Amino acid sequence: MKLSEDFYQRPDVAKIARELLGKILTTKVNGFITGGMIVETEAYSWKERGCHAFGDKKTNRNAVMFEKGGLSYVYLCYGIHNLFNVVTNKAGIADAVLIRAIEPVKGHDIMLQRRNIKTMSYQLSSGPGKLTKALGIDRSFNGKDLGKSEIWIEDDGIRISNKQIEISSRIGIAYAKEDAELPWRFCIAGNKYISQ
DNA sequence: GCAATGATTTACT
DNA sequence: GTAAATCATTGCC
Repeated sequence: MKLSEDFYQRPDVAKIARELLGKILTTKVNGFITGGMIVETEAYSWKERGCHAFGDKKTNRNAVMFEKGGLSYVYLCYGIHNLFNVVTNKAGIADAVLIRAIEPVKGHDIMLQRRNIKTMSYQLSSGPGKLTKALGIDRSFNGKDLGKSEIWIEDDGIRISNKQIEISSRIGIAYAKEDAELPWRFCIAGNKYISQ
């Protein structure tokens, strides 16, 4: 079943990032359903420098992060890659969880086609830019309600124990200085689909 | 109006 | 290992 608004609107973004591991992210694009289990996430909050909304600074790009939890935040990075985030916390507080990697579950052939890859491998969705392309996510998904749109997250009954979770500092945000060391990256230990 | 740059991926000098 | 690709967003550096 789909996750409820209550799940997203809790105040502890790091806890939500941890609990999203093992959930199923699914999209329906042009009638094709594709989906995968979330195996890697990162938490972002306006309180630290790694976040686009650091310092409570609202811009056109990050405005959706200030909306209520349960919406999607998609933006283009390096002019090439769409990155997918889940907005958390209540309206007015800019927190979000970046989905960094998934393990393919539904629509493998369609995802291979979108990524222009011939055979299944960890290359399909082992990274934030890769998984959005595999799932057909682009900037038109920005601001979508995960409860009512063509994109949603399901709890499929999969439970990840603390022993299976690897926690580390986040990736690719060295510019964030001391906040780059926050242990806000969560992934499923040993999973082949986590990013490099 | 314009130049600088990034929560990355891919292909190679 | 390093560099190129490529563009929306940001702030006036």
